[in-house]
Amino acid sequence: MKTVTAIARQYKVSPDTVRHYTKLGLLYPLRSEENGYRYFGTADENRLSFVISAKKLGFTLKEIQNILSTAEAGDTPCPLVRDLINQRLVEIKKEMTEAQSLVARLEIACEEWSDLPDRVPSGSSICHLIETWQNHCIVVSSDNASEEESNEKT
Amino acid sequence: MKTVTAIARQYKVSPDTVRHYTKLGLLYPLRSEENGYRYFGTADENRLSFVISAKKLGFTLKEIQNILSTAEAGDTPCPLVRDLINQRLVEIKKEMTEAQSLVARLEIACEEWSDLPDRVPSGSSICHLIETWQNHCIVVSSDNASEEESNEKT
DNA sequence: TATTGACCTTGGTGTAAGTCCTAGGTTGTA
DNA sequence: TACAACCTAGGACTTACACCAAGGTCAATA
Repeated sequence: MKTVTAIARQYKVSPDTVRHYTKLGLLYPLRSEENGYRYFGTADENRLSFVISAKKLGFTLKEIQNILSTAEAGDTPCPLVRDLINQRLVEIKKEMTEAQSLVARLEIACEEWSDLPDRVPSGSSICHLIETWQNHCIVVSSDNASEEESNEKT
Repeated sequence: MKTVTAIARQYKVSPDTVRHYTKLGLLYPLRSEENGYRYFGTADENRLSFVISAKKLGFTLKEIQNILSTAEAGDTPCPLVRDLINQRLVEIKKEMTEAQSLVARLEIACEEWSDLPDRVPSGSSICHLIETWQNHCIVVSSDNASEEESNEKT
């Protein structure tokens, strides 16, 4: 049975975070009758570990809450939970791909800047950073704009 | 010259976001003397485009603000900006690697669940989801806990 | 035993990056 | 002239915490 600071240290989160999760019902430690202290057992440790991982995958605490209670309600590896997770996995992969292409673009831009000599404002040019970036957006892809005000929530 | 809603639609953000960025000084549109309307030109479009990209890379608006004003102060592709960006690039790559391993673990877990028959609470087991996850954490790596309360901000 | 220092409690405020809402003014088209 | 669709400012709400403050607890030491 661990106290707030103990479990927090173990899982490398802040005590405040542990209290926060407890308040939200993600963790439910025993409470000492005497002094009101929270005491966490291994079940809570497992939950905390899962919460931390799920957060890294971009789930909100509310979603994690849902997953957890659904998963604990029935014992079975519930289809709903599987769906939730698979759905999120698809999103993450898309995000990672996007991030990769952004990283690639920025790297190219940085390289180009390192080749450029430092120089003073030239009148026509405002900022190499922005301009170089713009060029890459235009050349590499054109996903940043001009797609005719199509969807969007009316 | 575009109004708030126009530029927002074009770059697929909300009008409120555009106003927010304007308030923070990331965009500085003209203001109509008559009715107080904001009007955005191509310079603002470029900035907005850059802000959106930078945000995807995990920069905060404050950091983006810094990058932008540094970059616009001198014309040159400023070393400071390059450093900021390179620094962030390193972090992002680390995060992506971590995310990938999480995704991998979750996928394995999901596969395993799909093989398991639905079954009723068995007494000893509380939740397959959590337990399977725990097992993977133990088997695949052990970065989740038990590293002796070492560092942490004292 | 008294006193530290490190813990614990609740409750309140602050932060980022928005979203949503109110209340009212403007514009352009039918 | 009426209507939809825009615009303004300002304030409240959200998420996932962080950071106080005021006061109670606990274990070891002087």
